[in-house]
Order: sequence, then structure tokens, then C-alpha cells
Amino acid sequence: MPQWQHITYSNQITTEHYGKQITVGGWVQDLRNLGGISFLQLRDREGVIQITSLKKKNKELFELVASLPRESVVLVTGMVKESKEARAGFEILPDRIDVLNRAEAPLPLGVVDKVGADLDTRLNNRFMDLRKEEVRAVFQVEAKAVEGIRQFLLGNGFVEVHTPKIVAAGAEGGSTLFPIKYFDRNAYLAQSPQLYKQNLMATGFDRIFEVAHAYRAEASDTIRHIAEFISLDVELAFIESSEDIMAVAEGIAVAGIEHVRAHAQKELEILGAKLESPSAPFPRVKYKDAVEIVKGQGMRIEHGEDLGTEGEKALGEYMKREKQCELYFITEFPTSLKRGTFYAKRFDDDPETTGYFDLDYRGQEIVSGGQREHRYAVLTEQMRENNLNLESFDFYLKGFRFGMPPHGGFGFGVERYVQKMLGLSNIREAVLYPRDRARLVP
RNA sequence: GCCCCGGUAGUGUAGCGGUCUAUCAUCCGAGCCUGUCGAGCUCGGGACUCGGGUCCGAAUCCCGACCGGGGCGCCA
Repeated sequence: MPQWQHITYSNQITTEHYGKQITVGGWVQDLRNLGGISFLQLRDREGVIQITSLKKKNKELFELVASLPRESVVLVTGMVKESKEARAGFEILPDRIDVLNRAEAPLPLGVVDKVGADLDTRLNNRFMDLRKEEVRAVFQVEAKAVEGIRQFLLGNGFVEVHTPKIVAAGAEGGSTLFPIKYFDRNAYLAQSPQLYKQNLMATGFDRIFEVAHAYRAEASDTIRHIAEFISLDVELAFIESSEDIMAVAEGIAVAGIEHVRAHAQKELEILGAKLESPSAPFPRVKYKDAVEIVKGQGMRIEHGEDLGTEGEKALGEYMKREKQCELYFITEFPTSLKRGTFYAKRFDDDPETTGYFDLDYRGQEIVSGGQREHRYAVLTEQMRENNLNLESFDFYLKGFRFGMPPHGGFGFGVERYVQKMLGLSNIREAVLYPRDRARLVP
């Protein structure tokens, strides 16, 4: 058996192992040398094991242990012994220690130091930061959330697709596009799979989703913006209204949380996050009612204005307080606020209003979507309103001329979802290697 | 992009014109200790972002650069 398969994880050790020899491997988290006895806390993927050495039993081995700098990588082969003093209920008495890699000192960032570190320092040394279980737990939760969402979508007949991230034109304004060199031409990083997922609605793939990076060159320095984020995009055809889309968005939000609750209980505990089952259906608050609620909270806002960050927060507090609700839709956004979203379908009997919605989680937008305009003539008219050059959207528009069913969809911000779920103060905490206006490394 | 705030040992901080050969913790090194797990004890080590300026004197005040934090706009 290869060495890596021979290693026992800390959480796999049971009373069955007591009195037997095993091999464990990991990082030297901490070392206490009391003179005649020493305790090495060895951390692996799953937890921490105590390695107890006695000087009188093996002086050479004892001195080797004592010389190990923290965060060195070692393999320890020894006997598992039941112990009342050890936290895990057992400890390992080493027969052999292989030092695979000695760590330098001082560490750029302490893993178990009794002092904090700024997020910037942590991100600059992310590999060290990720040795902390509470940091890794965030990404375990994210993985479980996405797993739950995938299961939900696959179970409902959605097909997972992958669309290009190197594109010729953007779905929205050009200002938020990252230009790149594409051989001898200019191209951009995709800010959204919008045009492609709509194009796919004309193919027979009538229910699709994609989990992929999206790139936004927004000059936004906030705790909820990053230049590269995971967009979970959904599009489905043969719908009758934006309500059909909302039902899917709701299903996703519930599925992610429920899957995390069921499969990441340990991580939630580590993070101290209390995550309750959301009750569906989520409330639908029409934009015009949202304006009144925000006004009622003492804020100055007029109908037709964007709610703004503070308005969104105020609405979030209101929904929590009055409706005991953390997830809710803001629906029927006025056309005036969605004019840039040229593909948004306006109500036939009220062209000043769209079926577009946001899904907010604790006062923060995590989803935006709605029914699209699938009629070629109306769509091109709305694009002209935006002074768009129709020729550069040729591939997109062609899809509408030869059989395009009514459809709609949304984009779901995975990191924002996880951030809100866990109450993280900065979205960067929910990204392994975040990219923002200032950060390109690591 | 706009508006506030901040940059002091590896890490996190105190100090905010002279008493700073700069505080505390953590950390690192040497030593003592056979049950530690926020170990304890003794000794030692390590820092004022950079460039101008004001002043008898600058970590401290002013200007600029660079870096960081937060808010707003915008958005996932």
C-alpha cells in the first residue's frame, strides 16, 4: 500500500486501534516540552492528535521532537494508547518520526497564536491561514451548499453547461469588462453568461445551469464586491412569468441551506453559525411596497429610485423584525430601473414595469433575474433604446429569429450567499484567493 | 470614482512634540520542569512604511507617494 493510503486520519482512530501501531501524518501545531515528557499536537485534515514522548523511553526521539519548529510536516508511527489526560481520549506513543519538511521560523502568520491577524495579512499568507479549521470550514460549507444546489437542479431536469469566459461582447455596459488580448484581436473576460444561456434556450436545452467565475471590472471597494466571483446561473424555457423563475431561485436557496444543515453540522459549529431552515415560499415584496417600507423606516427615497444599500439594509431589518424572514423577493422592478437590462421583459399591459426581481438575504442582494423578452422585434427595440450596436450582438439575436421559446433565469452569487449564511464580515472571507481592485496575488 | 479613517518587532497593539536607548501580548532563542492542552518560571531577541518639510528637538505636527480598513455609488 502506498504511504499516503497507509496514513490514518485523526478522526478514523477508534477504540479498535488502542494498543496497536498506526501511522499518522500532518503538521506540528504545537509543542510542549516539560523536561522529561513532551506533548506534540499534530494536526491533520480532520483534527488534532497528541503525540506523547518520554525522555527516559527514547532520548534520541525525544530530542528530535523537541527540536521541531511549529508547522513542520511529520509522519509519526507509534502505538495508540488510551489516555484520560489527552483531549481525544487517546494519544500516540511514537516509535518512529519521519520529518518530511522542517518549517522555517518565524511563521509569517501564526496558526494557533493567541493574537489575531488582519484579513490582509491572512490573505497574503492564505496557505497558512487555511490551516485554521475555522477558515477551512467556510469552504467546506460552500462546497456543501453548491452540492445541495446541484442536486436540486439535477433532480429537476436541469443540465449543467459551460459557456465561454473569453467573449467578444458583454451583456451589460462595456465599462465593467476586463479587456484581454486574444491572439491578434481584442476580447473580454465574461461578466456574465447571460447571452450564452439565453442562446441555449433556442437549442432544446430548455433547462440549464452553470457554476462558473464571472469577471467584473467595477471600481467597487466594498465588503461585498470582488472582481472574480462564482456566478451560479440558471435559465429555463416554456415559462409563463417571472414567478416560475422565482420558484426555482427559492428552491435553490432552500436546497443549499438544507444541505449545509444536514452535511456540514460540524463546520457550522466551528464557525458558531446558527442556520435555521428557511420557510418557503419566501415573501414577495413588490418594489413599490418596498419603497413604502423603506420610507416607513425613516429614510428618504422616492418611487423610481433605487433602494440603495441603506434602503436594502433597512428592508432586511424590517423583514426580519416584522416577518421573521431572512430571505425574501423584491419584485416588479420598474422599467426605469431596468432599462440597462435590455433583455428584461416588460409587462404587456404595463410597459413601465418589469417582472424582474431580486432575492435578498439579510438585507443583501444575492440573486437577480426574471423573465426575458423573447420576441425579436421587441428585444431589438429595447436594445436600440440603449443605443446598442445590434451588429455586435448578431450571434445572440439570431437565436431569437428561428424559434425562441419564452424563457427566463437568474444569476445567483455563491460567495454572497455563503457570506450571509455564515455572517462573514467580508466577502473575501468566502473566497480562497480573492481578486479585487487591489489584489492580484496570491 | 467620491468621502472618512489608519500604517509602530514575524503577528496584534500602546504611545500622538523632549521623560521613547518605544508599552504590552503573542512569537522566536537559551535554560528549568514527567501530564501539558491560553502550561508555568528565569534570561535573552526583535519594530516607528517611504520621501520632503516645520522645529533647538519628530514615532508624534504638515505635504506628497505607496499600502491598508470602512462607508457611498454600482452590483452577484
